[in-house]
Amino acid sequence: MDPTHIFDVVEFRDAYRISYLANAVVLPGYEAVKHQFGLNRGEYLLILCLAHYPMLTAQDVARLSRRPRNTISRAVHRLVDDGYIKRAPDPEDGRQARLTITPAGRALNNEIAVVFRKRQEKILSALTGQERQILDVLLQKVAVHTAISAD
Amino acid sequence: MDPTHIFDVVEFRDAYRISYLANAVVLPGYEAVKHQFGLNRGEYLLILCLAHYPMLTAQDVARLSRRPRNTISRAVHRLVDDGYIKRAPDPEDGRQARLTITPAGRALNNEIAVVFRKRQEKILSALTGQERQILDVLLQKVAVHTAISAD
DNA sequence: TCAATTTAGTTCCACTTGGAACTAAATTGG
DNA sequence: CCAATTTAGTTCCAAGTGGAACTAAATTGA
Repeated sequence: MDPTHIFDVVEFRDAYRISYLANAVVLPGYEAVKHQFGLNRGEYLLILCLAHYPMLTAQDVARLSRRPRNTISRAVHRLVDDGYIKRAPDPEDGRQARLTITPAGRALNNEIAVVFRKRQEKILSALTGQERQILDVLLQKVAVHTAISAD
Repeated sequence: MDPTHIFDVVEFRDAYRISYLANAVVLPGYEAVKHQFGLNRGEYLLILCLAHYPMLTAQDVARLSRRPRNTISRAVHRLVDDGYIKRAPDPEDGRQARLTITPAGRALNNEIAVVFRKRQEKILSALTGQERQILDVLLQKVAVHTAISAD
């Protein structure tokens, strides 16, 4: 049984491969993060988002990470308790709160990023430097287009 | 807040984009399948695998789809009951069973494939025909390399 | 040849997940 | 200016998930 055969014959080749790669690379990464750092997926995604924007609301994080708001809500409380993020009421809008990452949170993000970078390296090692550049450009186009188009 | 900013600055750009695209395209597809056809993710993946190989064991499906064996086990029983797949004892190895798709299962797979093909079209519409060909080649390389390299 | 190990598949259970309903605050429009 | 609607965030709960332990069958090796 050739495990790569389905890549050639599945009805939606590219979407299948993207999903396969995400399963093979990112999901085991979340497992590793859970074991090494005690963070579940929502918690890590919250850290990751806050590490790359100066300030976000929980709603922003939900949209960025495409996760339901309740999982973000839980993650916020957990990470505030643990000192990785800060939560301040928004003086201009009483509904929302301003979330920022703390130095401890940023340090944690840097540690975890190593895990995912290693996994990325492993799969991209199939490509030459030039091919990697091209893939990078194409994925950027597709990802940006997906992010800005309404569902 | 620019939702695409993180694509440029995250520590593992390509893996992040791949994961983002999988979340944006495939996971909502599973949701649609659950609502329209009443199949959960493991059940659909089982159908999908069996639609592209003449015969597989549950273990084969677990490896192909990178899902834990117990979810496949549950899916097998459910889909046998529903008449979408067939399960026959292997005369040469009493531990395993031979799984095959039925005509009803194949018809269901064709219906569901339309859902995912549409979603794939939507995201790939950001690229020209030539770019799509290149992306296809590069994703194939990376996916095959990932599939054949031991974890 | 038979004890020890490996492999396929299942069951159990603790945890995660995410939809839906809810509260509270802001905005809209008549 | 206030009733109706929208939006941010939370809580509740039913369902899904996947690790671990288990049974049974096959393989390995002394």
